Amino acid sequence: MNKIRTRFAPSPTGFLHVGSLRTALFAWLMAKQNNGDFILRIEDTDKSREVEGSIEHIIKSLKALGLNYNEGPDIKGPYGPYRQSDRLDIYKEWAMKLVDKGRAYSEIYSEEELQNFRNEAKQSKEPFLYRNFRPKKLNGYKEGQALRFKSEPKEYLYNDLIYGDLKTPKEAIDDFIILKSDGYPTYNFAHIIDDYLMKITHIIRSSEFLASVPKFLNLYEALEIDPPKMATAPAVLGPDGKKKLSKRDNAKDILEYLNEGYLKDALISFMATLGWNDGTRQEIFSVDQLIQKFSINKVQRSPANFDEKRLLYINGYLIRNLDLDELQVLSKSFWPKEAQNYQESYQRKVLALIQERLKYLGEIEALSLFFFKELDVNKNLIKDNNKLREFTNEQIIKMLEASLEVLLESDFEVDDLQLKLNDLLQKLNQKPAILFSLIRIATTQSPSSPGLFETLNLLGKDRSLNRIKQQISALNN
RNA sequence: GGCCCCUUCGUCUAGUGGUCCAGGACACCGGGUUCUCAGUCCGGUAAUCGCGGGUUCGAAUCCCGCAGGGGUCACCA
Repeated sequence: MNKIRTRFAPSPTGFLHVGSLRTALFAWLMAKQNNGDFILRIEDTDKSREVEGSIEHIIKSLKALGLNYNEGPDIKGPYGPYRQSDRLDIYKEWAMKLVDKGRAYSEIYSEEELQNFRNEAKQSKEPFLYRNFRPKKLNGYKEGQALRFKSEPKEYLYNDLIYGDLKTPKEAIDDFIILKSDGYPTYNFAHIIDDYLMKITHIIRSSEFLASVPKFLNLYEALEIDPPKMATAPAVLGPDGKKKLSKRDNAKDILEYLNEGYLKDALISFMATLGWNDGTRQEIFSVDQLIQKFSINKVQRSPANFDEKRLLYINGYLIRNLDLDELQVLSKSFWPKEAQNYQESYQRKVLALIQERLKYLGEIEALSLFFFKELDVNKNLIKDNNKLREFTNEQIIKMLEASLEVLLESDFEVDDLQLKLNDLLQKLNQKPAILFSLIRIATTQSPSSPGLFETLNLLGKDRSLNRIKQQISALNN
């Protein structure tokens, strides 16, 4: 049995989004679970669409997600080169085989003429087929002219790993360009040669290619190549469910998610379950579980909407379940800059308090800033609090002064803070929602925080008392 | 327009003739957790399974038709 080899073959036209990466993930999982190889191939046959820096960006994205490939443009391998623009001679050689066999011919029409043919067909509501306009005699290959494949129309019955058995009519088959006039191959031609030479066993690609498969099958036959197994994944639709996720409208660069503090495991679990599940009630999968459980034929045939809320949920869930050690490692680049003045052990304590509140790591800064930085008093916080705004300034100040007095005598251990502040509650005959909110605002300049006692404990006695004093003096002015 | 594909709660989905007047998760709503936010626990709203015909004792599940959506028909991939 041959080793399973799958590939991801993006063209360098920009960044990678969830939709394209999902296809890569499926291919990667398939390779991994069969101990096979996963190959990265860059399909840069359209120079005009190429975006500077894309290849590096694509590689960075794959690596960031852990979708490591065994062969690729930057690491080489036995079947390289892995960039199509470096393989031009190979395509030419294979194209000539077709010419020699009488299965390819040079384009004889100008662009305008072709456009006219299409327009006429459109007007008469007939499908336009190049094969009806072939040159009478095959004319060989002419440098500087496009080379077109001479098809042999027929019906096909083939199997798609996701869509099942598919039947296509003759009309789906037509002549098409395999080499452009600039000497570069088209996707339609190059990918077939490359997959063959690179010994790809399974092609996983998205559904915009489904309609072209019969043409590919025809070409495989002419080339006398056995086609690999094919799996067509449905498109991922944007949140509105109307059109597919695309760079143009709504899709976000995967690296952007990573930069905002989405975990790679969250992105992977999310992408995998966008159109796939294992038939059980499990909703979130680790990478290892996916490698074990994923199966291409359980992938949904209908397109799935991209729902960022579900991604956010998965991310929060995984963050909560992280070891504090792991979380601390992952958090490194997300601290407010003032945090660098504090020891890692202190950062760790902060992290422990905010961990279960984090939905993505980018929230660390906002949730932790007051632990590291002295903030100006914001009087609006009291006004904005439904309950506190009922009190007069004098009453507020009195409460703060009473708190100050009590806290002065505390050793600031959590238990003691709890005890003393609960006593104060009774003495003032006040509700926790009022007194504790007030102390929270004074000490954090924030409407919410982790538990008050834990927060005060971590802030320490000096800072807590000073902040309350500062709040009082601000209110006195 | 031709050809092809798709259609279960708002969203991701389970479901392959009976245990489904449809289950789970996200989202949303309500309640508990004797402080806020988050979390967590409990509960709730939500799909007559696109529509219409069949087949069958019985259909989300099989068949036919229709509709809607999507893809494709490039010297783009």
